[in-house]
Amino acid sequence: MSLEISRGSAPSRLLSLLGDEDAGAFAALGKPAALNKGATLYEEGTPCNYAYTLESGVLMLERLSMDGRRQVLAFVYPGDFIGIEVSGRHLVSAVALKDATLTRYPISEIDAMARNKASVDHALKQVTNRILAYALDQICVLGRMDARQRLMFLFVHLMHRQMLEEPVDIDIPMTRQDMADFLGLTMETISRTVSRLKNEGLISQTSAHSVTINDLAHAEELLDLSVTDRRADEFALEE
Amino acid sequence: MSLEISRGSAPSRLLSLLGDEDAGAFAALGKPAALNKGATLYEEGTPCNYAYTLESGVLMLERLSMDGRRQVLAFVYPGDFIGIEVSGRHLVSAVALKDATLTRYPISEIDAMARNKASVDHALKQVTNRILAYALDQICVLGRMDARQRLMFLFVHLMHRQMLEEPVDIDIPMTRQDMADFLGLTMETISRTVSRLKNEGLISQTSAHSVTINDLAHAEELLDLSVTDRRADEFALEE
DNA sequence: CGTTAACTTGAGTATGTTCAAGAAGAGTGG
DNA sequence: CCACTCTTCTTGAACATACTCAAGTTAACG
Repeated sequence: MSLEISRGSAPSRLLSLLGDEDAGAFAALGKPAALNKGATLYEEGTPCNYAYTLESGVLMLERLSMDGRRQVLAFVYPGDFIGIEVSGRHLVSAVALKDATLTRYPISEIDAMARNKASVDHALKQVTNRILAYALDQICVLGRMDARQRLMFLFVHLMHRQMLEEPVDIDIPMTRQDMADFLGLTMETISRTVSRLKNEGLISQTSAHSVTINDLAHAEELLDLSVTDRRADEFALEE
Repeated sequence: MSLEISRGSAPSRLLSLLGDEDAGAFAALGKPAALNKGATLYEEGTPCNYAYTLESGVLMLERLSMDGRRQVLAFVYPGDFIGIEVSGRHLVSAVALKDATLTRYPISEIDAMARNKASVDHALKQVTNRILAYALDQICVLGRMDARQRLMFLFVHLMHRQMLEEPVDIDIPMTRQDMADFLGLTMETISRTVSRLKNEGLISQTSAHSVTINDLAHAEELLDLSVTDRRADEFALEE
């Protein structure tokens, strides 16, 4: 297996996948919008009429359950394109972690543009594919990693999302509870594990919401469990 | 949150999403293929040149790690359409759980057909969306459920995949290890938890590879943690 | 500066893992 | 068809990791 984050791959940014001309035409469909910290942009299960590009701030994609538990599925950073669903209904809820500004695009106009411009249609498919790749990574994290690995996964992930290459301070915009609900752990375990990583020298911490990964290579080694050899396609297949 | 499986929704079947005419044209692109039990159809990271419809048998989508651990991402049943990737590389490996027969379609021809027929293009998008919905469900299962719930999730899931409505015997084509690697548990925990579910009367067991869910409503109650009220779209949004 | 929410740490507990042995099935060859 | 073998499954006992409950500390915000 390979984790996308460890490849430093580009996130789900639509506009960066489009050429200048397409990006301009696409941007012309959008209208500015804003969301206060803690407010909900859309809820799981509701009809989806608009898609969005995040301009500033941070969002969180989540699912809530009746018993009060929550699963955080992703953190959304500026440039990310969210909210488009083939099914017509949102699969998750989107909540602002910080005050946010967005650009809002009507789905109907996006669809119309995709029908006319193959390049736009393809870019939208790439975004969906990237989201799926992230989801598969998260399944592997939740299915096979211990608390220490999960936390390092989050830190490396955040580092890439913030487009930081050097070992500089990573800003952690979410609460311990948010991290816990993302990683399938409890708040207390997050807190304890951060302390442990600090004691082990893997990370340095200037505040509860800022860490530095001291040895990135070692950190990625902890996470990157990928099988290295990639063999030829389509073998073992009889016809 | 809501689990797709608990809604009894249709799986990722391409041909059933197409009209008769499109389905016929699409099927004309395919060539029969076969795969022996245990054989690999394609591997994660390899270029993806073909997509497939499973005709008979069962496949497993998985990721392997160097340390020998494995994450099973999905079980594939007849009718399922797999192997298409926008990125051009397979995100997961596909392995036969039982002897299988498939229909193989060249990606290039699928793409060409999708460009000409909007209905085919849309059906492909629906398949991708369904796969994403499944992945999100699995994240919630791995992030928030205990062993008992995870196992019931798998059983209800398998029941739906086998299109069984009545409380009849569910065939379990995979080993305990496969189940464990799918649910993020160990083989021993699977075994113990099955015994426990049997003692509790939730399931009946005729063999190690066949179970019956005694009270489906109760089983789904155990899993369906969804927030029931669906509110209006796009609120709390300032412009 | 005071109040509240968020974070950290501790002690005890629980769920699931590990290691190990034995039982049940599936497949093979006589 | 039965005996043999090998794999898979089940169960037990000890252990580990993460959880729960609880107290105390730090940080954020008015």
